[in-house]
Amino acid sequence: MTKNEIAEILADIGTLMELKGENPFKIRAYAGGARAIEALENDEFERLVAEGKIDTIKGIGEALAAKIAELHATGRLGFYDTLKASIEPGLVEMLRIPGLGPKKIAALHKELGIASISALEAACKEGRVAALAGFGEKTQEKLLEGIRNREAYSRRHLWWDAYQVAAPILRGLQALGPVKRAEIAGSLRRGMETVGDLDFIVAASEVAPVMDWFVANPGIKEVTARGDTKASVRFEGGIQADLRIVPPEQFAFALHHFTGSKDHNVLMRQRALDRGLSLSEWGLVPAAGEGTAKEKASQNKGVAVTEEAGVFAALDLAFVPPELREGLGEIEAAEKGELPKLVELPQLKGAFHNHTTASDGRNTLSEMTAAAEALGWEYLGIADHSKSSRQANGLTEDRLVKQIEEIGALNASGKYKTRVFTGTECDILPDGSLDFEDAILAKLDYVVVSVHSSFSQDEETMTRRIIRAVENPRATMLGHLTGRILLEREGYRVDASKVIDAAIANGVVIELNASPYRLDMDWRHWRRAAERGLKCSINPDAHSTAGLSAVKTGINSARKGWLTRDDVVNTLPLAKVEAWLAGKRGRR
DNA sequence: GCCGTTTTCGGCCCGACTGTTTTCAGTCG
Repeated sequence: MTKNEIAEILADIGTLMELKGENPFKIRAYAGGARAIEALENDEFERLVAEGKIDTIKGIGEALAAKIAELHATGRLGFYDTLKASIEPGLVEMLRIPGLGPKKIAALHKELGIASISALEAACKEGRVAALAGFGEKTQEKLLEGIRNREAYSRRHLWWDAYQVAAPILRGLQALGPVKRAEIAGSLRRGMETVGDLDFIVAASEVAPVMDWFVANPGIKEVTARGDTKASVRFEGGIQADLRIVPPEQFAFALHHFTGSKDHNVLMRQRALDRGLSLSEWGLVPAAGEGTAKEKASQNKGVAVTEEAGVFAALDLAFVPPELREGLGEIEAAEKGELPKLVELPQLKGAFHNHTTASDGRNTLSEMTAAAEALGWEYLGIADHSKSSRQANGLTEDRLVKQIEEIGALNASGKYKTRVFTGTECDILPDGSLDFEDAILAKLDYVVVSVHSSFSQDEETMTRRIIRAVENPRATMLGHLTGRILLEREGYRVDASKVIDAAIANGVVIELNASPYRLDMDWRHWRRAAERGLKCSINPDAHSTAGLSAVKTGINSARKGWLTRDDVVNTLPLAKVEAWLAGKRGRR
């Protein structure tokens, strides 16, 4: 059994134990154990299990190590099977309804025999839930509403979509009179590829007018909470937004706390405790003595800071950019002063992998070039689909040759300052060969190779197929490693480590496909891969002029992958890119 | 169930908000 399958089972055990009302700390140990092994590289995990040293990982003790070993060796776990058999599957599903936790689910099950969402819905409609001790009319209504909207509510949202909702609200908050400071926190600020809900942190002299403005935003379907310091709303389409208003002296702590991630915050709090301090959204206060953190903070017993950097400095750490706050080694790096200088959007000088109307793009070569020029880009790579991608109007050899001539003429005309490179997004055929003959590929400045067919090949076949393409001397870079579509479709099965090794060995770049729907290769692979020498190209995969700005989401993921300017080939100025591509062509 | 160089036992984050209570439990983040 693989690492990820094992992590899933450990997390599942945590959920099942929750429903059984087990010791919450035991539950947390399973959830923590699942996260701990998820964070390991595949080969690292395999090595530790083989050597019987998996319990050297923090969060894995004797009991979890034994269960992991059993799952790894046999693919089964008696403990899990027994536990699973003891709980009706419908109860797990009920956890996804907002307002329903393990205790209420247990009560519904025990008192009314409810063991599924449909049974719960029926009981609510008959008024039997409201009659239960601890429940009431409002709870019953909320549950019905939650059941009706459970798909929209439980869904995550693409970073890009969430950003479109959040940006105008942030601007609006910052423009309000009583608002001193306002920021977005949460997974949106950390640049995660998908976002659950929106978090706004505000420092203000007055609370009521800010709350009033917030809950009156257009597109709000429901105000789910409104207190003295916090309000929650739900937008059409299901995304939820929380507003928290804090005193100015608390702002930096609240921003840090609600930016997360949870794992990062746990490590930061632990570090504070090691120094006799307690860190929370309230402040950084002495851990010893009577009173809560909130009381100590309000009595000015804590460390005073105005910026997040001050929070880190107080714990002898360099400022950790939000994108790195995933509890994956950023604290150690900040302690040693070894945080990377992360790549930034203005450092991009151009982009490869863009489409035009020649295949399935919506804008012409000329329009795309004009748009690239408007972005200040020194170069633009065109990589329309190859002939086998008929669904995408892929180019035949003749049409590709014609496009090469067209691009040559455009460059020669001097119409745009942006230089256009000739390329193709060449299909990797099911056997790993390329969709165009060598003689055609030799005419191009560069070649992106991508999989667009036979997604269901098994992992070994797919891995071999992609590696064969990467070993082709004509390949410049590999397109979307897994072909995933976020929130819609899993990627095809492929061994990322092996492909990364092959790319490094052959001097082939792997793209970070920056389409908000893809963000593929995933940021979780990049740090290790770049350390081993892999270069990245942040490719918008633009199918329109507007699509070029997708590089913004690509930058988010690149930063989450600890990438610096030097790791990303499209930060190179034009002359260096020309030299790099010429060098590659010369060797093949 | 995990952790630990003040601990091998006794901790493990805790406050806001809601709805049901009549002083608090459950959920959420």
